[in-house]
Amino acid sequence: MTKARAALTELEGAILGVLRRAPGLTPYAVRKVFQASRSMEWSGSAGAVYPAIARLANDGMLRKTKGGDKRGTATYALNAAGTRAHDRWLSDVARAAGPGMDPFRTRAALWSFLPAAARRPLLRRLETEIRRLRDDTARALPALNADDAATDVLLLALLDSRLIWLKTQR
Amino acid sequence: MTKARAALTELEGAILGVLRRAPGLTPYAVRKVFQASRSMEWSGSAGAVYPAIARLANDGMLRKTKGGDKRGTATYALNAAGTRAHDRWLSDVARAAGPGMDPFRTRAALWSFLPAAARRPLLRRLETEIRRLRDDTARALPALNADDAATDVLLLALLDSRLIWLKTQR
DNA sequence: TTACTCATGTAACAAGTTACATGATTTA
DNA sequence: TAAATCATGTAACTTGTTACATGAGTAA
Repeated sequence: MTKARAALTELEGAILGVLRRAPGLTPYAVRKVFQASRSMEWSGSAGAVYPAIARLANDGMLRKTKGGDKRGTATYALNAAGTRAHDRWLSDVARAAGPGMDPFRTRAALWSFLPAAARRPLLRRLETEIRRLRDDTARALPALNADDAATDVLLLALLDSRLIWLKTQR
Repeated sequence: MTKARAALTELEGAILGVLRRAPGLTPYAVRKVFQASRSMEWSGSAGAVYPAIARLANDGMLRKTKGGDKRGTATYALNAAGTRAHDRWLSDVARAAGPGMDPFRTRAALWSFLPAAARRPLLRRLETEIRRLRDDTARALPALNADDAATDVLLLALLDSRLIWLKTQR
């Protein structure tokens, strides 16, 4: 416990973030948050979340509380060390400012290789799909508190920039 | 060779993209492209690029041409099967429209947990760093051809949306 | 009781990372 | 020739994925 620890991965930081906003969630509930999220690329797969939480607990960042039922369901919350580690992760300017991984951006420069007969309908389907995501996001936005909104505002801006770019390609 | 192949990973698709635009690069040159790229999260590490190119060649998507020098330097280019696979990767609407992984977006909703004394200078440093990236990108833009520009235009829009969001946080 | 969902976890695999080993080529 | 850089590759490790196994709780 509390061994020297390199740095939190993005997923670990995100998990701590979920637990920081909603202390006392079970791992299963954390998975649900990831699965419900529109803006996270992670699938919230069991094989990622359970080991990550076990790791964080083992490294002394999470307090584990056993539930009383037969299932032995445990809930987790950040302790002081976990909060410090998460603050450090939040304050990593170099990583926070990084470009990230955008599958649309990765492909954008390459669609010109497709023959026009394939490219044009593809760009139309992309526009349809992205507008759908955009409208879903925009519809959910008014119901959110300021913090939840931050993520979605940024996602909305990303989707809008894709739509604008697609317009220039016609 | 040419075994049943699930789907290209993002890195494999990006590597094929590099080789499609510049056929006949060596793996080392492909790595340089990744390392020089402002918009890719990948490090272009040897342990990722060499195995990926070997995999793609082995699956019959790349033509390998041995150079004449002592080093045995080989160059690679897409063949017909590689082009087909890459076209399929480019046409994957569900993946292309996905939100991707944005370290800024992941953290944005969580910075409110930091005490104001830490949050305010952090947001300032973030703004400085992102503006630097933004200006570097904008400066490089005029020299690029339309295809290279696509990636950078989208990156620029992303960085601008972060700056706009940061302004709302003051 | 049967079937569905809740919930935890592991196993096999995939694909990235850093660090290292090795040798060729170029430049001071 | 000595040092730096070019270039290829592998090994050990990390951490994600899907698929499966297992069993508890709930509703028909």
